[in-house]
Amino acid sequence: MTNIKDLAKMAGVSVTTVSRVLNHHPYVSEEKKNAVLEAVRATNYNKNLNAVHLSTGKTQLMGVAIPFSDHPYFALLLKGIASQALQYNYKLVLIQTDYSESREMEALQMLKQKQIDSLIICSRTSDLSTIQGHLHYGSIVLCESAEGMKISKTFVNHYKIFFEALEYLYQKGHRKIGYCIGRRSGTNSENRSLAYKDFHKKYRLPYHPEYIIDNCLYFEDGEKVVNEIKEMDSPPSALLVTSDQVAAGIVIRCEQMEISIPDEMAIIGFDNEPIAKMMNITTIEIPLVEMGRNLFLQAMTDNISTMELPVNLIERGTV
Amino acid sequence: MTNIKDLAKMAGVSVTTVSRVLNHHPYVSEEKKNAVLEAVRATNYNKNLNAVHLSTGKTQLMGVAIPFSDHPYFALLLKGIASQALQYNYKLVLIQTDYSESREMEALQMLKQKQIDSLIICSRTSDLSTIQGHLHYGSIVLCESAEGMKISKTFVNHYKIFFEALEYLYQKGHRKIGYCIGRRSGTNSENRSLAYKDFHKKYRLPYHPEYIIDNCLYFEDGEKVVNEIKEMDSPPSALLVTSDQVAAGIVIRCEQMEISIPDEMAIIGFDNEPIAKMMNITTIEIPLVEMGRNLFLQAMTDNISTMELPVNLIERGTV
DNA sequence: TTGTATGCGTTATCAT
DNA sequence: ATGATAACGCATACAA
Repeated sequence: MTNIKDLAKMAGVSVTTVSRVLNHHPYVSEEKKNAVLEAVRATNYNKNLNAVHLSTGKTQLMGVAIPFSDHPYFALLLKGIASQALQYNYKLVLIQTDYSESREMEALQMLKQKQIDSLIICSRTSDLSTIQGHLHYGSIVLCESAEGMKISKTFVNHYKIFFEALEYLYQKGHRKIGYCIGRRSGTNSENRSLAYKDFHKKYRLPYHPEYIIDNCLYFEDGEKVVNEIKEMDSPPSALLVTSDQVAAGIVIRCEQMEISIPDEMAIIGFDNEPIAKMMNITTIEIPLVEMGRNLFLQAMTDNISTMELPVNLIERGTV
Repeated sequence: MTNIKDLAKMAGVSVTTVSRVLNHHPYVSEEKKNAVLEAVRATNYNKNLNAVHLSTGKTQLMGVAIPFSDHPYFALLLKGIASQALQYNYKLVLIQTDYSESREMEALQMLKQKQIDSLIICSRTSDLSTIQGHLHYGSIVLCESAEGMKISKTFVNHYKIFFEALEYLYQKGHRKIGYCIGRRSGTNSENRSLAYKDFHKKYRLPYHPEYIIDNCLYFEDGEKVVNEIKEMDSPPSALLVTSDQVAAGIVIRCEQMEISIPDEMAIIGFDNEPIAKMMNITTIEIPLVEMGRNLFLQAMTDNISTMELPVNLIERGTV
């Protein structure tokens, strides 16, 4: 494998000059420049980026810690991140966490070990203080409100969204409202749970723990949800579903079971994925791709910033 | 940032000994070992992986060139790859190609520049010969048959699958069969196109170019497909749909338009995604996760191997 | 405009 | 069992 020293020898110049040519620096004569380029061509030379990284202390690599990528929520987030990465000539290192704290620690470890310049944590599991302790190794960006913490973040206000959606259903006459969620832990889930409780307090409604159905991630989980509700003595009349995928699955399953929507069961989905439009599902639009883009930009700088993105209720046929 | 030299000084040993301790090499006394470990603890030391990579010539990084990750086909492939990466302590670098050749060349470039040890190309755009020319920079694995080429690959026989599916529909009495596909170019698409033509030749059926509908990737594309077919004077009576997502979208749209399935329109999907099971869609099961796992394993070795995976027609209610 | 010399932080070779 | 020293390949401060 040829290196700049070889090139220098071949072109009859110093390694510095070679480096200058390779990095498009000024102050190098046409003549020598051509000699170097000729040597590059002749040897089919390639930089060893590991050497560059060691020397510069940077890798042009950004870590993305994500529970899994085969769900539209994270896939769309990733899409936004990737679009910016492309533009800024950054590569992404995918760190699948499966919501495991140790995997997330590995991501932080990579930052410490200078394998990545910065890190986006799409769904945090470890302590905020732990993360903050790693901040001087490189910039870290979160996807949640992380109140009071001096960490960059882009997020939507899940508490507010959930509360407003519940009130919307209340205004439509619903008094028995349930919700479907991916998992119970995690900041976003806890905020939603809180909103759900506060809503019931505010309107003095009875709180049914069985109205909360977790492990709802994919289209096919809609089947499980409807089956579960069918078994209830006093089923909810409306459902907040934190993924349009699941909402669509519920709608389909309801059709199969001849449960009329929205009369017998009202549905509000989340994210405004294309499937929601096609199936005419009322949903709350969350700008996931834009969030991803912003997460990337925040990870690029060392400045700490906070960005809350607005959401939008899209009224369609399932409420 | 402390380095092994500092540690050596602190522990009163040589850098070699420090390195030995850090890499769990034998031949180091308990005493010195503890001294080193104590220094590590005291300084909160972390390896600089870039230095390791430069010195060893390896990065423990595998590149995954993928058109986009927000589609179940690639997401499932990625899932399989990621599961093995986790097990073998490899990290994945995501290279979104958007089917662009230049982006794919960038991936090859990364291999040349030693940023990644190996590369999985999930959907090739560049020349096979170009790829082969990069083989000595690191192992490269493809996801297509790549006949006669000395490159590792894991694939399913799309020609055979398509042909058999068409014959299956033929046996069921269908004479006007169309198909939906993501894009027209690409090895897999060309193989399918060839099978489609050969099928028509074999059974002396008229060839309708308008029965081939491209740009079918997502659930919502099903709407477009049905609308297009509705416009035809002589629409097909059966459809081969190269993604269960799209197949599901078509089924839903047909319900909306009151087109009866399978009587007026028969559907065969691909991949056997969970959505196909839930919606009782006849489909061809492709073991995507297993493919991903195998792709990873092939990329780990320098040996060239070929693996063709079997597929499976799952008869359900849409034919 | 060009070159020399040094640093980046490891690993590996070869003595001892 | 331990250590000195040479790679690894590039960037860059400084000198000229």
